[in-house]
Amino acid sequence: MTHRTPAETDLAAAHEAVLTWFDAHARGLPWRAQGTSAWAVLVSEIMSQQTPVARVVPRWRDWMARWPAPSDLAAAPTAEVLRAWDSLGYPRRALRLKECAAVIAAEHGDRVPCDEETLRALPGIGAYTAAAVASFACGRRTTVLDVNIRRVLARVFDGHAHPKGALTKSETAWAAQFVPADGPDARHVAWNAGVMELGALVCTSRNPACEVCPLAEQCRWLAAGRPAGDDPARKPKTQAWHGTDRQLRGAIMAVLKAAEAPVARDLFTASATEFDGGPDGTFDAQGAAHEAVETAILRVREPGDGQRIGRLIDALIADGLAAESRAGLHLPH
DNA sequence: AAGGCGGGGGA
DNA sequence: TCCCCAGCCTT
Repeated sequence: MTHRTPAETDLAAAHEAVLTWFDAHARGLPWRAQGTSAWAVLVSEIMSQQTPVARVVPRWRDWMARWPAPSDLAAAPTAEVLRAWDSLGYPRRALRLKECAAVIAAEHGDRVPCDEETLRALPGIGAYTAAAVASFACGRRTTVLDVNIRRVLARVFDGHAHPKGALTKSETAWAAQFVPADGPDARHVAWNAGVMELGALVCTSRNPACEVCPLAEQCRWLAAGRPAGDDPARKPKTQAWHGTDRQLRGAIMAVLKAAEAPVARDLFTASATEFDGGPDGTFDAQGAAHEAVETAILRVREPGDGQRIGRLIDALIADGLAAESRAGLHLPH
């Protein structure tokens, strides 16, 4: 599709507006403090993928205090890593982060690389995170594009309510022209961080606060009367959370994380079978995990859960999130 | 290009 | 209830 390009004077005005606004309104996120290591920034980016930043902050503090360097995390037991991940969601991110730490420790001298291509090749690091680390941790001039920045650029410079579908190379090339080309590194870094912050705090997806937006004067979307436009790659059918495989996966993971000892794999299946319509509706499972399992099953019990649990446990093992031994099911070491 | 993957908080 | 959130990886 064809993108609009603003006049240079408008772009310069946009730069000043965003930088001034960011200077006054930036959240005091701990990883923005002076002296934060590149590794700590990288960890914050991984934790923030699809997760509200406010929820990340306490987990990040504990995490960095415990494993300050990549080699520290690489040496940590996977079970402890998954427990420390707590309920941030998408626990596979914790596995990728540990793998990432191992590569950095073994191949990059325990130092986070600043080259975007090198970053992109690390486990769990995609286009966004590579650019974000290169910019925020290394001061490299690059084009950072997350959901917030894409939305702000789409509205201000293109007049659309939402970015179109998946990120393309042409959109990246289009967005690159807005990043300040001159001035000190702090300038383009603040542009990237500032536009992102603007998208998170003001130019939000649903109820943007245009009345306080520093880019309101030049926003094509606002000038056009904020047309609704196409929905942003919205799923045609929103899937319910209750009763889904994802909820059940999370429940099983919660049991494994809470258990002191390995949990007998039979326990899951037996419990679910009873709830599926077993003989007397009771089960006599033993062990410390009994109550936790019962709770987990009760939260999600549906006909067929017995088979689902077995299938999901196999998937968890395949994903490396769970391990199995003669003693039973447990978190991988 | 599409689908899977967690979980919590707000509208 | 539905939507959103500093995405990534595999078909």
